[in-house]
Amino acid sequence: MDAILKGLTEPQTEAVTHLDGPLLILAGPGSGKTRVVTHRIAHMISQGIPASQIAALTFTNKAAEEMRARVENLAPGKAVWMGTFHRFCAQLLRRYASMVGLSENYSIYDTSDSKQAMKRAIEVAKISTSHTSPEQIASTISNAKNRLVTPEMMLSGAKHSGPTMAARVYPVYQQQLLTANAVDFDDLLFHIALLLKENPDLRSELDSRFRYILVDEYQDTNLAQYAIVRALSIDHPNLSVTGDPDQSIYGWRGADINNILDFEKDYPAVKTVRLEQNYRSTPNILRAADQLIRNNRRRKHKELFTHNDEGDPVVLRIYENGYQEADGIADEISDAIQVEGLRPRDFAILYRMNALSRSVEHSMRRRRLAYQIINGLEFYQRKEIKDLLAYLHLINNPKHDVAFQRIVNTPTRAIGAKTVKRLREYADRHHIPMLEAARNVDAVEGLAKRSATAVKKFVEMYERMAIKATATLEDLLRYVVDETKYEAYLLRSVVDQQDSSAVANVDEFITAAVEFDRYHPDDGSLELFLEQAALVADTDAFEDTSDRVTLMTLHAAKGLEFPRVFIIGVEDGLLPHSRSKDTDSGFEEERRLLFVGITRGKERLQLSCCKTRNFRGESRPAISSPFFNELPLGEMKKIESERSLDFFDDDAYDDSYPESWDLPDEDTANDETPTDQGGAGGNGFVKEKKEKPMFDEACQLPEEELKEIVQRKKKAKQPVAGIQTAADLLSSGPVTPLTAYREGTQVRHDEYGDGMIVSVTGRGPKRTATIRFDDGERNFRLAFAQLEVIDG
DNA sequence: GTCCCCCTTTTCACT
DNA sequence: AAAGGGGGAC
Repeated sequence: MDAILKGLTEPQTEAVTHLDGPLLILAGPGSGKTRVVTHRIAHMISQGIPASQIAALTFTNKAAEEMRARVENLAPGKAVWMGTFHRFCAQLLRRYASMVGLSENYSIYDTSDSKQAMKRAIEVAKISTSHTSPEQIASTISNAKNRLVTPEMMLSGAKHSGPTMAARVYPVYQQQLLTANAVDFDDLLFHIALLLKENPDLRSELDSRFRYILVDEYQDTNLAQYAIVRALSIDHPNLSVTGDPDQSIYGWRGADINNILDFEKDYPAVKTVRLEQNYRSTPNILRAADQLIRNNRRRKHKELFTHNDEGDPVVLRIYENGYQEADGIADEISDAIQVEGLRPRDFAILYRMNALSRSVEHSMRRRRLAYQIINGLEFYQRKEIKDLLAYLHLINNPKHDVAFQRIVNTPTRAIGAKTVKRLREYADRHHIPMLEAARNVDAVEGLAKRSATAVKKFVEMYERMAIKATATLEDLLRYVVDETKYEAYLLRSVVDQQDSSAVANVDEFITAAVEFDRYHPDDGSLELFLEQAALVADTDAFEDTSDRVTLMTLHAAKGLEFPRVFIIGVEDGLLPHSRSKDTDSGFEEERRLLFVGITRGKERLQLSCCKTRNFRGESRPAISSPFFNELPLGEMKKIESERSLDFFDDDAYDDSYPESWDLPDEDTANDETPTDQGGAGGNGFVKEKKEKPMFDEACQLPEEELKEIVQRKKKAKQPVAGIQTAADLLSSGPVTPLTAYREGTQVRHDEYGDGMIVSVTGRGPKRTATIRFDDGERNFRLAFAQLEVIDG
């Protein structure tokens, strides 16, 4: 008891010792929130509350794990339910599957699975996607589910103009999911929320089963999650929620910041505790965060304070481009490790978009700095892993149509797209799973005998594998790999590549299976394994035990802290993101995102932006984020790139760097280029970089003729001598493969032997394009198939 | 049916 | 830059 309450501040103690009734903990960043929650659970148990009546819901497995470890420390051996919302619902749904028309071995579709399913539903619903896209429809339906809107509600809510595309697809999609005995991510919450709403008996049963509910990151709950915790705390309103409205960053997936802002209205008897003292950051960092977030209008004001030492000023840094940004930061980390004796794990580099990790990754690798990138989905997204996973899915749930379609011809076994389509249409017509249709292949019309035979052979093979379903996961997986000759297939399909990683991944997957068997000697089931695989999250991959620099998105960084933090790409259009900045709520959420990033830092923080940034293959001028002006600039340290004379050397940063690259001389670029004038005024700096040969002649060939030449060259696989194409012209100098973009227009090249020809696609005449050579960029005006140099 | 090439589209964050 | 889709050749 004493151990539990020792060393807590007054508000912390107040929260920890609260037992019954609703509790709202408004916890600023770094205020010891996890500590309070874990101590509270321990205190509850010490007061005689059965651990089995407590459920703690988090958003990531990582957070749940940490909580479990800390509670275990304080109250060993107590079985409190801890985990993510999605896992909580997945387990309930296992049990009550039949009530929503599923069976207990239902599958969880991941994003790409449900995208496939969505396309099929769109096809069956006979919706034209000319004015919309599957993605759009999917997102509308996803939003609907998060707001607990059923297909019927969406249809009846239709305007006079008739039901929307999404409203017509939604019921079809749901029906197909049921036929496939599957749910998507949103369904996990959606089904449980509706179940609780429509079954008062079940609701009250679960309400008393989970008498005490704790929700972490409550500001990120959506309506479905709100409905679930609300339904479970009516007879026993012992709901305690923890959160910080200023850290609400998941609005885009339906999170409603009002859930926390209105909590006191929903539960008038609530006790509110505010944790405002920050134990994490320096006052410098905290002031920056506070100044910034004050600009948000929709918030509850908190007075953040800390007794920590003043520390160093926050650094605001402007680099020339993304490569210098990455290099500069890597240098700094490298220096700090060597000079100040810091460890790689002390650093984090945060960004808005995963795409920004690339250049950083290179810089880290060149300096042999150990790093970890947090986008853990990577492994499970690999083709070979998805294939094998699909076999397991189909074995576990024979109705899993997405898995069926994925593997029925993988490895190829003469069951082509046409055959699959026939099976699918047959299945759609009879509302049966596709495997069922395959079993019934003789009844499927329009199939060649050969195809039918191939399908039968597949079904036979499937039956053989299905018998092994109850074997250990390792045995099952090995059997699948052998039976399908999967490795031979891999080796066959990667002919040219030195990419042996595919086979290595298969081995790694088998290792994972062995691990799973070991951890679950008794309760290990295929079902459980697949559920875990489906619910792994990005952030789960984070290892605080390993000594590496961490690279991750701002979203993934929530809840973590690092002595030194770099936030890169703080630019207009990136942060705030261009898709979010047009609405007030979107803009405020972006501001909160930066707030979250800033408050991850304990000792030092640097925000940076660039003058130009490569985006989607194109180098563009970048403008610093409007949020910069909201920071206490006066007390910050502003640095403009002192290395502005450097320029990006394409070769040195080429993506194809071998892992074991010998570090090139850092200053090669400088040595070669005594050119360049002017200091920090970086405009047009790429152009000034080198003397470039001028090309002032243009290709004179009409489109038809050029086309014909391309055809001829393709056939001959040989360059046709003496052709006056633009390519011929350009190839007088050193030319590397080139692609040009402008308003969707692409200039493509083909190389044949020594020669090269350029073909131009695009609708309108007279567009301009930038073509990148290994010695720089040049702009061209495109007139049909002709290239005319307008800017050398 | 399968493979390969070309073109078009994509457009963030995450369970 | 990268991936998905469509169409042609074998």
